[in-house]
Amino acid sequence: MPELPEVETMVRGVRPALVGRTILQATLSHTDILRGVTRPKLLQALTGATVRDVTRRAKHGVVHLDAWRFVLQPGMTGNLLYYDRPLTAPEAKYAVLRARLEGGGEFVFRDIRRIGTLLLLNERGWRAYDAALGPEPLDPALTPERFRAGLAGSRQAIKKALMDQRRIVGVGNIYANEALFFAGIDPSKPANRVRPESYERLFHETRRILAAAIDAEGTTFRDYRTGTGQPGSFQLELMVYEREGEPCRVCGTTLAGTHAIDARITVFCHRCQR
DNA sequence: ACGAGGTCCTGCGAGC
DNA sequence: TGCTCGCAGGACCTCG
Repeated sequence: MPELPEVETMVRGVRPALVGRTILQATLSHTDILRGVTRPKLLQALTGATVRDVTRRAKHGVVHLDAWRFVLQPGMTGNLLYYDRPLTAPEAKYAVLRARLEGGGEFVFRDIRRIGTLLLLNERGWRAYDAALGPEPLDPALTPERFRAGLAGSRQAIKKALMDQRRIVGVGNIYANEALFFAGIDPSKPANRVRPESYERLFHETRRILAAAIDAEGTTFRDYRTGTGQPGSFQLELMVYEREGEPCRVCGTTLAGTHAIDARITVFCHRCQR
């Protein structure tokens, strides 16, 4: 469930080891994670290429090469990892993409369920891809007005709109549940009926939670690890996610759970969120 | 144009 | 113990 904080953490973890490095050889264990690119084309583009930068856009890692942007979408169980030593057998088992670096070390995309995807985009493809995504919630230039404008036009449940990457990027199920709790908004409320003052709260809470989760290096329940293989710790700070049936940390009311919104587990407090 | 719902994947836990 | 089944969900697709 890598969302913005997890992908940001993974990118920060691998960036120092990758920037300026040249890929000696790349291998791919499965082709079903490729989108719009074939195995030979991807491996040819990677081999001999020098990594100019590693960044994050939405929930995706972006490896900048001279001629290409190599986009890695972790999906559910995908990890961006760097190893400065040989991989153990368990580490190598789900390593879908492996890239050996000149001078030693290895960049790995590991993905148990392979819901993740890999894309190889040229500059034009990248621009189109980037343009289809909504604004970055942590962009200092993003205003509450623009945040609200992106969401309030929808009749969808506010939680679903918040997770729609065309409206605002980076928020998935965990942080949508958490942000709506702190903003005091019923997740099932249609986005076009959420009050302006509630949007103001949601804007600030979404940013605050994402930033706090980055500080904690993400939320680890099972598969997610940082770029250096360590678990995150934000699961210790969660107010509602994975806490259905437990007491609300604010008012003590038993937290409710439902699958009614987008077939995703939604956990909320009847009393704190209206 | 928009929204609802299906699909991809495999490990894991519940239940028998 | 060993099996089946449902579930986890981000991105993308089709259908209405």
